Amino acid sequence: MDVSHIFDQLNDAQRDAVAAPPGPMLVLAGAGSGKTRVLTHRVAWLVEAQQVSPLSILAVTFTNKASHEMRGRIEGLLGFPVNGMWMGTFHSIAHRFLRVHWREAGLEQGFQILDSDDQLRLIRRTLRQLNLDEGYWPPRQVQWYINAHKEEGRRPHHIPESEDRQQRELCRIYKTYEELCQRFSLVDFAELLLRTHELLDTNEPLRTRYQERFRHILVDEFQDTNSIQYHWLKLLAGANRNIFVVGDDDQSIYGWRGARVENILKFEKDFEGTTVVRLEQNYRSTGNILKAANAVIDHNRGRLGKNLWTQDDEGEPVKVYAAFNETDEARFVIDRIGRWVDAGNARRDVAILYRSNAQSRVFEEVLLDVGMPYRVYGGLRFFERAEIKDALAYLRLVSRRQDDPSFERVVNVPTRGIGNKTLDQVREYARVNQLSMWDAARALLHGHELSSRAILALTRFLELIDGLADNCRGLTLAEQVEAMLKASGLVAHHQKEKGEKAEARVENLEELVSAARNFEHDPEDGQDPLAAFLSHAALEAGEGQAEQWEDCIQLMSLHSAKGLEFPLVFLTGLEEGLFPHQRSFEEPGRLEEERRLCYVGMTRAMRELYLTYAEVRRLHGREAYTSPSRFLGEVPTDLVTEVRGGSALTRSGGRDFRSPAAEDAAAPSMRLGRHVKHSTFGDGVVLNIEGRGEYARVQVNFETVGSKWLVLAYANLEVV
DNA sequence: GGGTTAACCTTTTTT
DNA sequence: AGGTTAACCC
Repeated sequence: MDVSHIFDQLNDAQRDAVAAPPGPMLVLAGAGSGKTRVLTHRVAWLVEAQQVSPLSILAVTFTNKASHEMRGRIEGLLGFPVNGMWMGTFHSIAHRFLRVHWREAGLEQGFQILDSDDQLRLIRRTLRQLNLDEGYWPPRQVQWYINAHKEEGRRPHHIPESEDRQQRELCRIYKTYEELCQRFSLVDFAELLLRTHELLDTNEPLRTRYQERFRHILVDEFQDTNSIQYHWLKLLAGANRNIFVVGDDDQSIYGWRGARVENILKFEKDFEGTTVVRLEQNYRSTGNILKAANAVIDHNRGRLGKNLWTQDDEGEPVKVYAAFNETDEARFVIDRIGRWVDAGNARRDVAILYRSNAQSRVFEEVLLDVGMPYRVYGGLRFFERAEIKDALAYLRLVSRRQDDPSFERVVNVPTRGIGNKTLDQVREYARVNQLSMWDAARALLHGHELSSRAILALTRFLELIDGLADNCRGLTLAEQVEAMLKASGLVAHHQKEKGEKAEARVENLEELVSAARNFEHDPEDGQDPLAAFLSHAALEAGEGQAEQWEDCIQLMSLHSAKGLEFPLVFLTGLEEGLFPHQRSFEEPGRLEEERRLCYVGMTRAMRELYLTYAEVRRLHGREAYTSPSRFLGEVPTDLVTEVRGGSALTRSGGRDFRSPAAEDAAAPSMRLGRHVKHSTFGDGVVLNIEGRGEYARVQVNFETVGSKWLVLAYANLEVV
């Protein structure tokens, strides 16, 4: 068979990787070096040239987006769909596995997935049950504790008995949380992985079966695997050792959620005779951008070492802009985008990147102001919205009455006269008799503990759910969702509210019906359509906004930008404390991760890269002075041009980025936003600085007399 | 029991 | 600042 089309567009190193003989294979692929290409071509090569059945291939990615893209590209290469291939995120594959083997895994058939928000709620409930104070045991920290242990493969009984009372107590919370999960048949994200691993580890026939089935395993973004995922891969790769992993230690940015870069080093030891291929030719960025990014990442110790090069021209220098504040930063960025678009370029080719999602707001405001279409990735996802989760909780309850968290969530939403007093009694009855809330409520209807009003209200709720379950038989998924929205009164509830937000909620609920209608359910996967839809909602939270084909500016966090590329990139908010983030200062390891994040951001740019920072930034409601990020200082000055306002000035010499720009422009003691005192005008805030030396003037907004321009040399301002 | 206001807490990144 | 939960009044 002619397989030349698989090799046509590859360079030598890529070709070596794609056509490597069976056995363990580690591809160290720098940013923009054709990582996904190697992976997809490898699959195509296995299937076409080696006659490997897609059924015996397992391909793992980290994000749903990457998985969809990979499938599309493989099918494009092969020219036919690869339905039988197991391909998806670690979590979705684990879920698929547990669905088939729910019995062996000790689960109920209809088990549901907890997303982080659900998990947090359940932890709160656990704390309540143990009579622990949330103030003393912050639920988020408990959540972190539990997930960290699960990601390392530790159950409560694996945790060594500690001298520390607090540690012992945390372990007890973990244990109780697990019991609740088991009782309600709920599985959190980390549990999906851990259960799968334990099942493969202890059940030898099953392990052998899957080892024989998955003759070839391919892993994308290998630097992001955590302990449990790595062990899982080792188990599956088993004796045949056909495991092909692709990764880049410089792009490891998920250490905070348990990813272990060391897995790259361990891989070579654990799989003896590993072939290592390095992909160092970058096909994405200009010479200057690449040199700048290389220079930054070079400040990290503990790298495997790799230097990207390109045949591309030097291109434009990297541009740096020092903004007065975050609004000025946004205006500058959008002004530059305006010029870019005026020059005939597409808006979709521009990305605004930031460290944390909260930073998108200012950009959104300015974009709305100038009427430029944009799209924000990340942030609140569709299936994470409160009203959607309410609706899903109804559906979960219809599908499984024993789901206590869902029961609690919607029993009184919209309000139907089932208050805390009634619920406390139900909870107590459930606890004493080891029943679910549902069964406890039903039992209490026939007792004398509840008031007649409560009994009436509860009866109506139970009948509502039972009635829905009855009526849903034979209906399509979308019809079921519609029936639920109507009967529960959720839509009516939000329609009664006023304000834009309420309207958006109603629209979202309507959108849920469309989502159900468009949901493609594979009849072979063994779940009923409703259950499949619910897992889909938990596993794939959906994009923040509906897919838009309009040509618009892309806004996203640095983390979600990984794997993407854009001709024009703005990397914003380069300030100490913001990026690198405050919480990375404590450990050097965290700081290096921030630097890798910076590297990821810079290497997204193909033709032009802007780095911006603000001298004053409003954060958490406080105005704060900032100093430029250390990462700015790590870019060699000859690659950079500093831009001010409208005109670009070439930087002369290496200015120290740690000293704010306004200081050398005017008097050393004056800075924008600084509070000052004048002998006659009183207290005020510096709005603007102009000129230098004895001609320096400042604009001050005084509390009593408003804004005035003053010549600094005569004004005798006192810094407060 | 329901609705409003006040205090409070959090606020990195994502499956 | 923003959103959420707890206290408080109707």
